[in-house]
Amino acid sequence: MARRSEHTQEQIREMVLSAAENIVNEEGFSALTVRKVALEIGYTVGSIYMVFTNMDDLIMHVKGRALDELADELQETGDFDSLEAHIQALAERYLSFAHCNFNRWRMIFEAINDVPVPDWYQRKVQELFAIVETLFQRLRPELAEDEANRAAHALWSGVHGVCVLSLNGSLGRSGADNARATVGSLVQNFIRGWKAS
Amino acid sequence: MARRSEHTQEQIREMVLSAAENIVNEEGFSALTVRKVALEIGYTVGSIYMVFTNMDDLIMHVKGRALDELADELQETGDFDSLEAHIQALAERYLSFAHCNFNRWRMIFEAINDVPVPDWYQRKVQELFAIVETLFQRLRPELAEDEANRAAHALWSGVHGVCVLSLNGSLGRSGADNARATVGSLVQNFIRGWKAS
DNA sequence: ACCTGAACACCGTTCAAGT
DNA sequence: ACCTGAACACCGTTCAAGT
Repeated sequence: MARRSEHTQEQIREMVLSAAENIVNEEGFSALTVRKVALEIGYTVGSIYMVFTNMDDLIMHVKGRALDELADELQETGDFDSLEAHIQALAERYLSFAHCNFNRWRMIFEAINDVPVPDWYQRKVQELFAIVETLFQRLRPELAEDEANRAAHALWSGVHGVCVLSLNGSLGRSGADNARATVGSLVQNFIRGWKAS
Repeated sequence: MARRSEHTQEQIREMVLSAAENIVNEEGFSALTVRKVALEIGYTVGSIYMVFTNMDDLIMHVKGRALDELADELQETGDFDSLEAHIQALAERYLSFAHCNFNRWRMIFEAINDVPVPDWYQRKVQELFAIVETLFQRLRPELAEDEANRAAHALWSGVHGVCVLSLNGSLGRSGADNARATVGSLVQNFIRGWKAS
């Protein structure tokens, strides 16, 4: 036993992460266990602890990667006639990401280890909010940055809330179609109200 | 052993529920185990399965009770000058409930068993939404019920989203104070926008 | 009939021991 | 130095056995 450097630590780390992502995607967060990951990559349980300090650490990194994917997708969103249309498109993309990557997206908010959130993770979250914040600042440049940021935060939390309750099943109803319309209503009415404030 | 009817099944059920609530309140959802509940009520693990079919069933009932408490608190909200003020007050109460009963409120949305949601639970959720829906119907009686309901759903999901991201820690920032202002902004701007639509 | 508690099949985590 | 795999302290769930 004790196979000798068939893979570098870096490679094993990558294998672990990608196996974990597959498991979450296909079977949900609750199916993610060290033993299953080990089996999938052809190593034993102990090896996972060479490259991650524990399960919480692994989870945090799977979540971090999901945030990166989400950020990439939001930043891909091209130019638009108006800022409103741009914000609307971002909200739709967010919903679409949550819909297409349901299990992984869900995990971001459900896997709450009581462990303190690491700095590098906090920064990823802030980057995401920043995307919307700058648009709100440009929407009403005469306002203080703080006020625009609060509005961005309010609306984006709102969009998130619609996604949560629409895709959860723990809500009342609807699939992705209804959710799209609901998100649209939230964004449109909030922006109209905010511009008139 | 095999103590003979010191308590009725109904009493044991109540003891289990209330012990479970205490554990969640004090130590969080992840600390809720059959063994801990059994210890707390002075029975053994097996007994819990006399009054609940399994852990998921117990969880569902703890969640159901939390929904009841929340509904009571929202319905207590008295009369107001305007419908807007009433909706605003409801949103603040919702935030306050989430803040004061953080662990139990969190559990409602984090404890997602892949088991299908029972009918009685769905109904409780619907009752909650109904509270806001009727207010929106009265705010613009000329609209179809469906449209008012969609708006209510959009805003309330939004309010929920602010609570989630504000109290989570997985967000970026803020405690309950900031959240109050953010909820206020969301409600005010959305309603203004919706009335002008 | 009510309740126990051992048994089963799982967890995450550790660490002496092998190569 | 890298990796194993048995061991430990936990889970939820079941069910023969005791009163």
